[in-house]
Amino acid sequence: MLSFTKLMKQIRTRFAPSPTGFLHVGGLRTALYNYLFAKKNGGKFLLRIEDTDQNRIVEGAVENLISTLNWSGVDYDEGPYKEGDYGPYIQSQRLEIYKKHARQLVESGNAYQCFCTHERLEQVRAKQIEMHLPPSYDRLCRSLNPEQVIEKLNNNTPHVIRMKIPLIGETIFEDVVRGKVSIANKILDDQVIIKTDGFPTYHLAVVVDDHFMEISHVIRGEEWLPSTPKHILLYNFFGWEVPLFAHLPLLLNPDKSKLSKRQGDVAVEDFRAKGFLKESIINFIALLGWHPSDDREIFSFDELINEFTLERIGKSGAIFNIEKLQWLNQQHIRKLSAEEIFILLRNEFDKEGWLKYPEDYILKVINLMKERVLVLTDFVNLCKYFYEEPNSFTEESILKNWKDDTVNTIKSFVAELEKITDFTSVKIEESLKLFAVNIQVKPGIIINPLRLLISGTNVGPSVFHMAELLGKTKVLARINFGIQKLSSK
RNA sequence: GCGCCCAUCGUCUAACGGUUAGGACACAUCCCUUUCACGGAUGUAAUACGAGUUCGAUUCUCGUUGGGCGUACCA
Repeated sequence: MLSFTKLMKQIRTRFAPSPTGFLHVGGLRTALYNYLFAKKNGGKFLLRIEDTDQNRIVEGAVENLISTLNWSGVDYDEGPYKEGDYGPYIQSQRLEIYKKHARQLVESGNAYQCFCTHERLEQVRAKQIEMHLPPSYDRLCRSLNPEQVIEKLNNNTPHVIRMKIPLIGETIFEDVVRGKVSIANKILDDQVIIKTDGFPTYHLAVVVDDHFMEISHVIRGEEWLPSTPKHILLYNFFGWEVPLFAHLPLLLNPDKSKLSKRQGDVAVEDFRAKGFLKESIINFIALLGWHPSDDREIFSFDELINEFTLERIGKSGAIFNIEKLQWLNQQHIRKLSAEEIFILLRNEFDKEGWLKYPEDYILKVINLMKERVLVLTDFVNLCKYFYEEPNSFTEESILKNWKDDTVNTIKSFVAELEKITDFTSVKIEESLKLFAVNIQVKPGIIINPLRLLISGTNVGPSVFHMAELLGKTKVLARINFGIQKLSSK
């Protein structure tokens, strides 16, 4: 058994984003699936930064990416700031490796120098489009003889290195989620693998790195499916073992296009700022394209690791539908203790100037609101009246609960309230119900305006609990203040 | 244009070739209730279309249609 386990190759997966400034929820899902698969199988999950495009470097993007990844709980075993045996994990620091292997490909006859200028390339493409031909490189430099190449090289002519794609045959591979995928080699372009600036393109870098980092499973977005044959060809050129591929369905906008910034929030940071828990974001994106073997919907991180299999990943794109995320967020908030929620909101409360209240008081407010909150920020936006005097009253509530005779009813009830020495929710409720019976009205006739006076709104927790928490002095003061304000209207 | 991929309620999805096509979100109604929320019950709602294979197709095959992705010296 032991020897059998030893024979089995270790599972190694990676998340390989290009650092463009923020972590996309689609990216987080890709990272998550890689992470879950690795953890489920006792493997390693690594982070690699694909920064081979010098025109797109964004200051601080890597740090931001890593901090958001850390926040979400998708921790990597190897990567930047966490060097393992396969580093460096930033592609711009691996340039020599790519150059060496590109050279190797040229020597073995699987790649060639191309000296064509951008201008020529554009002309070729324009002509092809005009003639309704598929735009692709016309392979002019593929037939340069060695002397011509040496001459141009000696003249320091700028050049790129291109793959020499086989002219015939087809490339076939078995995708873990999609099954057999095949493509005719003749429709493949002679892909650039080293750019004029000496940097590799994605295609070369990804193959070289995945090989040397001993990645066993390449789990990535479906947008890579059409270029996978080029990668397979590269593996073959090098004589390397091809990893297993699993191409994930895309995350979509409501209009079914690829999830993008133009149609709302896509950055994980945005959702965090809006008061979504990491638990619910993880839970939600896990379910977008993957389904457990039963009908459960609420998952903890550990439960996801236990349940996750590549076999249960779906094939079709999934619309990122925020309503379900909100529901999940509500579910996960309810699982947290008031103390845990307080820790998450401490900074926000500080900004509001609420930390002057005893922690015990704040925790009680949280407990009162926990069941009726959708996002964390509701603990701020919907709870102001626990910390500040309401000085306005929602119009809707006034219309609904403030009738002509309300003032008199409330005024006489205030007399009852004043009598209560033990100002607890139970006592207040008793008093109010008794009073209601005496004056022969339904309790709601008193309760609703009372809530309006105390909180300024018509939604929220039990008035009795609210009143107890606020205390007799404040309650009476607010009632008096409110009566004045509403009477003068 | 060409290539690849995909197709079940509005949305996320389940269903060894045999189910009254299941669950969840959302929506609606009702119950609970002082409001909101929670909770409970009920309801509306789907196999894109057309052939074929089969005793029997959501499921397998082909075609049509629709959608997505790719087609860069971007990833």
